[in-house]
Amino acid sequence: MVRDPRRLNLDDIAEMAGVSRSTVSRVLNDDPKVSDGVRVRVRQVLTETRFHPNAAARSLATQRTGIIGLVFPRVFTMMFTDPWASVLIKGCLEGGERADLSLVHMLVSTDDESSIDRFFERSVMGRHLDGVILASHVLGDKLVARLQASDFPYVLIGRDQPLAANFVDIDNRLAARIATQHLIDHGYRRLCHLSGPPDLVIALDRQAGFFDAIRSAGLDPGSLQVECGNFEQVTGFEAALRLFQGANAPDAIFVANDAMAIGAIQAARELGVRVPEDVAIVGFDDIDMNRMFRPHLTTVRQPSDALGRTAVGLLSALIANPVPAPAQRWLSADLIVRGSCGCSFADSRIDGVRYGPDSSPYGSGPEHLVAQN
Amino acid sequence: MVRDPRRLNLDDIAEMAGVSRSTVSRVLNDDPKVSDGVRVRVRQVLTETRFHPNAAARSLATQRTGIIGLVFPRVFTMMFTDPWASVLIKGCLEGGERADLSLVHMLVSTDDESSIDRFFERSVMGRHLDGVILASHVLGDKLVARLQASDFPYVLIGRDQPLAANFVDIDNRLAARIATQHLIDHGYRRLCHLSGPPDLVIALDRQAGFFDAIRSAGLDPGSLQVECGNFEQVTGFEAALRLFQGANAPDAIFVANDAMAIGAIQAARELGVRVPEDVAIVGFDDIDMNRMFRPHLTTVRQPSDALGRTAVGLLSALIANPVPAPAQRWLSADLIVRGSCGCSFADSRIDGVRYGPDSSPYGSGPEHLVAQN
DNA sequence: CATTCCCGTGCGAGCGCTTCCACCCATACC
DNA sequence: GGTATGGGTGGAAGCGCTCGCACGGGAATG
Repeated sequence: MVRDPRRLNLDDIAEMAGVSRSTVSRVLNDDPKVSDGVRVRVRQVLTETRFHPNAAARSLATQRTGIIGLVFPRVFTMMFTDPWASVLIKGCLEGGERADLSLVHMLVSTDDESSIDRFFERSVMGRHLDGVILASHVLGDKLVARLQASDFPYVLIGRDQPLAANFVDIDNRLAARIATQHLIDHGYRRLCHLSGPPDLVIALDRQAGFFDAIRSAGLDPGSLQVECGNFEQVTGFEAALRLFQGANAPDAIFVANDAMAIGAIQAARELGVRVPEDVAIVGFDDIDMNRMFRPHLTTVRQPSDALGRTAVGLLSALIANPVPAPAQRWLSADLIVRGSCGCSFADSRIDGVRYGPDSSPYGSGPEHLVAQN
Repeated sequence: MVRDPRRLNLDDIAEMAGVSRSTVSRVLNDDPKVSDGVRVRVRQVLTETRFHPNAAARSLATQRTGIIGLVFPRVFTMMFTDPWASVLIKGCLEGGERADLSLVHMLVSTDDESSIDRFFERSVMGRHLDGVILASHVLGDKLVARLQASDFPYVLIGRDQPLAANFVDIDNRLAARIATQHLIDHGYRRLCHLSGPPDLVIALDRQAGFFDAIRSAGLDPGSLQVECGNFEQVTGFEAALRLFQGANAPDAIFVANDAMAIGAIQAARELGVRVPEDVAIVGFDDIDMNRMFRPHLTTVRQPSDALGRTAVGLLSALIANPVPAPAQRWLSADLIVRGSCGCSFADSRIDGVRYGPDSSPYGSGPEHLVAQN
């Protein structure tokens, strides 16, 4: 490809400013060893000409693109229907600002094997990205495996099963346990759990936490129903219909995310089941939409934005300085007590029980549990 | 930056295959003038080594990145709370597959002036992108102006006001008119409109269409209330509360998008106002979530995925072959009649009135209105 | 005044790929 | 046999930037 003379390059600027290409480059990169006089002159030419350096050339020379990928493998089943993701993305963007990384949001669907391949080859092997953040990956995700196998910088949002990867997460199991315990403390005994897709670690962890609480209360885990949804509101709706219409209707449900919890509340309404009088409901995530539904949802608040910020920060550090050992960060979460669990101060919005390494009534979570933003 | 010897390049492959770098390049680019024998040999080395060409170097040489940006200026106020956007993105992705363009989803918030600047400079001026698709831009959007001023390929999703830009859109005004007319045909007279943000062209167009219908029915536009939301569900909820509790409660509302329409239905429920008996509601978009709410929403179905596909296709054409004249595509939309408008076949899902250049009862829309996918 | 030091600048060699151009060697044709 | 033809290949010049290195000259030092 021959060069387009209308498009300026460093040499043009250098000539106009009466300096060498190197000097212009230094000015562009804020190299301190440029004298003030020269810097001012070059800057002036730069603004006058509205010059901006060619990203490809820069990347080629530096072996850096300044771009990281944000991958939602199950984008269309989760990302847009589960508003939790939007807060996460916001956090990632903030992290990107801090680390001066552009955030590129590659949409990749795990369902489509070939699109993953293309993404991996083009963007990762082709070094189009400096690193990748992978959110909501599924168990045994191919992309995770390939990332781990390569020496490419990545961070997962949400731990993976063998705990050997780089990730940022909250202790879902502990949080679920506390939420369930809250229901048990209310005196409910016909508990039930509305879980997420069984191929997601977070769903499994939350379910495990549910049973932790059940067992520690001396209840019989075998007698309790567990229904599965896919984290979308409508599946919460449908699963709840099944539960309410079943033989052994629950008096309390711990739902694995808010979107489904809202669906469950809808279903209750549809059937004339009162919340929390007939059934108490506790969710997970604390999405914004909650305020639109009555009674207000008692839920576990995830620090989603901090999760995103931390992930990008960690990734940025890994890009700058790769370390072999898994890099992991645990953040803490809060139980927000509102009306849907049956608490007497129903419909008032209070920040509730905080748990974490130092305040948890159940002892600390993973040893390396640390609050961060 | 010195080269990393572990990372292969074309020369390495060339040496291994016993050919020249040029030939390897030709094989990579499917150049037909490589003999079959050589092609096979090179391909073999390529797969054995899992080689993938460096994207930056390739871009530098070709002046193409194969990447287009998808920009949602008001991403956090619209994109995630308004599920319509997800379908749009899906369409864009499909278009990207067809045109062999990677879709990069840059999140840019119009509210933040400096982030736009950074985006524009880094990605557009720095030629990091081959083109840009701008969705849901606001009136007088700075980014639109800058794109028009530069010779950078772009396509808007949603027309802009002076009609001078490249865009893909439906005729919002006509569709809104038909939807409103449907309410008038039902006999409602205390109509009211729940509009979107007044700085969005689509909101203005839909509002204009509403008044078109009002006027052509001989009703007094001055007596009708218009409330504004921001397209988020919760603002529909709040605006509807105001309407229902006001002095002159409406018997029918045309809402500028489904998310707000759902909010309005929630509000009605909250106040014991029955839909459609006490108030009829018609929305716009036909988002998936509708099926979760009773009564089912009568609404205008946007061909959002086709909009996305068409936009990417058009952009791709513009990149390959820039034309000075504005490139524009009009798609058609359908009114989907369900229960919320008061139709007797309430709660049954029927595809309803179709309108377009040839079937509209109101004459054709813009002359160049064409159905496309 | 000679020597050292260091700051600021320019030179030039890459980074990894594409592509024009020249070249070579079969094959075809006179 | 000589000459045109043309498909396949290699050489090499870019694309626009960064950065190690060399160098010049002014300030500081003995």
